[in-house]
Order: sequence, then structure tokens, then C-alpha cells
Amino acid sequence: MSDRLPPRAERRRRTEERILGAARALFAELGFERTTIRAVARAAEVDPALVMQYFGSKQELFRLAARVAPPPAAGLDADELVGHLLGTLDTKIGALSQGSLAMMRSMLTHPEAAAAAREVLGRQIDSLAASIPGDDARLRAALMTVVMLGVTVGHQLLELEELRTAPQEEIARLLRPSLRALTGQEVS
Amino acid sequence: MSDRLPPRAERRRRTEERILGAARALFAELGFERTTIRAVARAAEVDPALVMQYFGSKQELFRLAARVAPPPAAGLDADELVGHLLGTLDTKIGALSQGSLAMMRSMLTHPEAAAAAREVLGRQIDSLAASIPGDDARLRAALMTVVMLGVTVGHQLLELEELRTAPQEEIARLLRPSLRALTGQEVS
DNA sequence: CCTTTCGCTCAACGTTCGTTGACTCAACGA
DNA sequence: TCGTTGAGTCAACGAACGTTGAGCGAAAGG
Repeated sequence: MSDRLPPRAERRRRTEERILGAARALFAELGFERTTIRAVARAAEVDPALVMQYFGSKQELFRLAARVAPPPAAGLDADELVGHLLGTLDTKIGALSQGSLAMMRSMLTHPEAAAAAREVLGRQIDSLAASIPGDDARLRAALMTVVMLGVTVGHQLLELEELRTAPQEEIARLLRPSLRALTGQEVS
Repeated sequence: MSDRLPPRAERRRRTEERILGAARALFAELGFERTTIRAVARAAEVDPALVMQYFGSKQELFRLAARVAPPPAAGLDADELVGHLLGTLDTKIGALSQGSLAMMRSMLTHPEAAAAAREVLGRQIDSLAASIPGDDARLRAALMTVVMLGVTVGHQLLELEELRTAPQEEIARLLRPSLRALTGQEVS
């Protein structure tokens, strides 16, 4: 909260971060096409030309705003696997999860966002498949991944009432047997 | 294949249908924003102004192109329920499923498509919940619905390799226990 | 103190889009 | 046969967008 003017570099860094924050929020809410450079600039209280000067193009701004958290390494058993997947449900609304939302919001309509989504999901499939036995491990892993994708889309992006009003633990509880079934393990 | 000129009304009907078909295909592939009236007109071999004259606005054209099949009535037991859900996986690429794809493609970025998606999914949840016992029936039904949504999005829209190359029956076979678990039934 | 750097703004360009109104011409009805 | 209808085209408008280049004014540096 100090009002003393920061040095030049500091001021620049803050402005850049303000723009990036506004971009993340708008991309996450509206998607790539409906988000305009002008709206980002307005939200960041800055001239549109500055956004271009700092980030080069709308495409590049999106690329930076829609960066997504890399999935943690593999090597889990079925239980840890399911637990970890369900844990991704309640990630708090931080800059990173905001970036994920931005990517997911546009993944069906923006080619580059689609490619990024395929890469991220592909990595998650690889990671999960490594912990699943059998020759259909990759297909099972893919299904687990899209199941979580569906839940996230329905919850965070479509905001379906039934999912919004339900507590996270309840969703996790109901989902656990389904995910467990996809690992190929019998019910304990 | 008869080359004799159809009467006026017939000719008009055919042109309208050609435009609507082009619109369905483009909306399904590109989404609302990236699909232009001009591109639809070009695909239908028609002047852009004619599209407007027949359908009034891009919005209205989308509304007609993205019409979706109403879900069949309820009153099933858990087995029929799961079977029916899995049956929706292999719906052939007809005009109706093309319309569903158009709606789904835009549901994350186009407000009206999102509203339509919420309504369709809501109806499916209602329908499923009627066949599920317990007070968490609606939540279970919602989860079954978004699970299928995730599979469809991953398969038809993101075109994930693992799902594209797998035969439908294999996907259905692996998914069945997961959906069954969501009905609240024990494993038979 | 003077020059250079640089964060930032202003005004504009060129493109693309949805949409409109005037027009053409063949089919129709009396 | 002649006036009317209606399918379809043509040219254009106004708005919004991404993007650019020139310029301003305060901080930095010697």
C-alpha cells in the first residue's frame, strides 16, 4: 500500500502484470474471440496500443494468459491416482487456474487453444496410463481424463446448478467409484 | 437427379435447405464467432444478402442450425438408463447430430448456445434423476450427464487420439461400470 | 543541466463483418 | 398478354476490430 513511486522497471512490471491479469480474467470469462484488446486495455486502465507494444499481438497475449499448470509427475497407485484427480476439482481461483479456465473456455473454438488442450490432456493421459495395468491402459486413462474434463466443464464453465450447489466433497465422493472402476481395479 | 426445373416454392425450399446445411456444417466445425454469413453463403453458392433475407440475422440462422434432438422420455431402470446413455455415443452424423455439434461447439463462448446447452443438459438430468433412487438423485444424474458430455467433447470436438482410434463398443464397455456406479446400484 | 531513454498515449489505417436497400429477371396469375 | 410477385444479386454502409507510427512527458544518466 505504499504510495511512493516505484522505479521505472518496477512500474513497467506492475503495468504488465495488470494487463496480464485483465487478459486472464476476460479470456476466461469470454473466450478468445469475444475478448478484445480494447476491453483488456480498458480493464487494465491503459491504452490499447500499450497492450500491443508489450505483448506483440492478441495471439501472443492469449498464449501467455492461458498458460496452464503442468501435471505433477506419475508413479501412483490406483487410490492415489483417483485422489489426485479429485483433488484437482477444488483448485482455488488463482492466476494459474484462471489461465486454465482461459484455455478451456476457448478450446472448442480457437485452434491454438484446442492444440494446447490436446497437449495438456495428452500429458495427463500419459501420466495416468503409467499407473494403470493392461493393454487398454491408455484408453482407460483417456476416459478418466475426459470424465474429469466433463465435470470441470459442467461445473466451472457451464455452471450447471446441480454441480454449483453441491459441495466439492460430495461430488468427489460420488465420483470416486466411477473413476476407480476406470482404473480396472475391483471394488475393495 | 431429374433436371427439370422445380416450381418456385420447391426451388426456394431447396435453396433454404442448402443454406441451412452449410450453416450447420460451418457452425459445427468453427463455432458461432468464426463462422461468417459470407462463408455460409459461399458454401451454399448464394449471395450473402440472401442468407439475411431468408433467416433475418446470423443469430436466427444459428438458432435454427443448432436445433438439437429432444431426449426420449424417462421411466427406465438403471440398466436401460446406462444402455441408452451409451447408445447416444454412436449417433450417426445426420442433420440432427450436426445441429447438436453446432450447439456444443459454441456452448463455452456463445451466451445463447450456453443457455441452450444448459437447458438440454438440464432436461437430461431431469430425465435421468427420475430413474434414480435417493435424495442425491439429481446430483448423480448431473454427474452422469457431464461424464457423457466429457466423453463427447473429447471424442467429437477435441478429437483426442485415444478416443478416435478406439471402437465405440470398447468405450461403452469401459464406461458402463462407471455410469452404473453413479446410479447408486451395486455391481451385479 | 542537458541529452537520452522509455513508459505511455493519440490518432489513424486497413480489413472484415453483419446488415440493408435498390435492382434484375424469370415465373406466375388473371 | 401484361402486370405482379418473388427469388436472387449487387454495391454499399457503418461499426468494430487488430494493429501501427508518430509523438509527449517524465525519469535516468552523465
